[in-house]
Amino acid sequence: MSGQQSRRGAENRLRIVETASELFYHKGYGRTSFSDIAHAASFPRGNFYYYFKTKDELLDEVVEYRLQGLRAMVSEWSALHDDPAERIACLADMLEQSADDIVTWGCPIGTLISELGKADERLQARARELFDVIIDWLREQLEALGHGLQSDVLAKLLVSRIQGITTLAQAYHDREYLDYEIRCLREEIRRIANREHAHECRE
Amino acid sequence: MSGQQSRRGAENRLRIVETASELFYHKGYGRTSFSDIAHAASFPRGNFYYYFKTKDELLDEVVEYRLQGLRAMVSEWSALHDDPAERIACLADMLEQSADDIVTWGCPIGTLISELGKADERLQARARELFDVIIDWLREQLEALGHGLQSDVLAKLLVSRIQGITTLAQAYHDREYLDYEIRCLREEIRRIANREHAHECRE
DNA sequence: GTCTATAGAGGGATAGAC
DNA sequence: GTCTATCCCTCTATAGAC
Repeated sequence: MSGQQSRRGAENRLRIVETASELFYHKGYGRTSFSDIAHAASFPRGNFYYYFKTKDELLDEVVEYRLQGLRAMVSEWSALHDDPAERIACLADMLEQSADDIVTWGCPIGTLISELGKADERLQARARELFDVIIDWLREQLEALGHGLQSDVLAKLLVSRIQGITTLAQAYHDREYLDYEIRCLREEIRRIANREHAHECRE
Repeated sequence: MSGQQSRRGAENRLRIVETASELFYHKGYGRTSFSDIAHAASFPRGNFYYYFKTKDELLDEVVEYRLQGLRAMVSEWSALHDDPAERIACLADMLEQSADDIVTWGCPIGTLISELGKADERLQARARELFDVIIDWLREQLEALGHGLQSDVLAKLLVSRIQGITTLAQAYHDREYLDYEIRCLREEIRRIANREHAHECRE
């Protein structure tokens, strides 16, 4: 095979990354060992080090993998609707679809960034890019809605609302609470789109 | 000395718990080792096991210690003001005072619960009591403001807002963002107190 | 009650056979 | 490229001297 890695090698690499991504979500980065990943992906432990020199490098690749998924997701939302308000509402749809996971393991992005915040500054900075993708995309939609300079604040407000909701939903494993708050979030998105939402505050 | 433990012993026990509580906040529970605690409190490692049989038991005591602190805090707020709205605003004062810590390590309660959510169901349930203290106290204040059945939803809304804000503030180490959102939070508290805040949503 | 020494398990990482 | 064997370190926890 030409290139730096054979097709088989690339497949294995992807399988490791996908398995690691899921385990990092369910167990956390620090508590997920190579043994866990090797067992879940059913291949020998030492095999890794052909693909990744360190665990940190694996995390980098997991973040890259998730970044690609996120970027594809927001692109799809942009393609699906012309109205920015409807696009933003896709975020609520997504929460609804992953509600069971959220109640069990929390937000896959928020919990990772939170964990890495206490472990390694460099790794957290990397994972933070995941937030950036969502916030940047939201800002674009809000600018299209005519929110101008408020767009950045409002984008962060929406992400912050979601973080708060998912944190409590996970803490209490409360699906009903999550469902209710997602409905509230939809209302808030509608209000923001209609410029009925006040989030400015006196300096 | 009479009782189950001498005064000296009780002092040591407290010093361990205080040191552990701080390290759990800064480094996380899983990443804090007995060596870390022993070093920070400057006493030999093996010494612990006279006081605590396991690390989980230590966490239990740390949670108990923090619960006492939290309960004392909300009691003080209740004693300080007669107006429930002013009492609730104390929460914003507290965030302001601990802003530097929040930007560095996040919310001490939220990050602990989030971490334990991926580690141990039992330990998370214990730590969740920390949320309960705040939510229960907020609900009482909101009931006093006449919010009736909405009090529970609004109490959780406030805690959720704080979780979202602290998560983003920590992720971006952004003190300006945190200061801004605390000001917004004050406005929201004011609006809630004046019944101007709509959080109901259609079922 | 206090401290040392160490067991025992599991982690990340490496060397080298195939 | 793939897999085994193993090193070394750190962690929790224990045994037992003082």
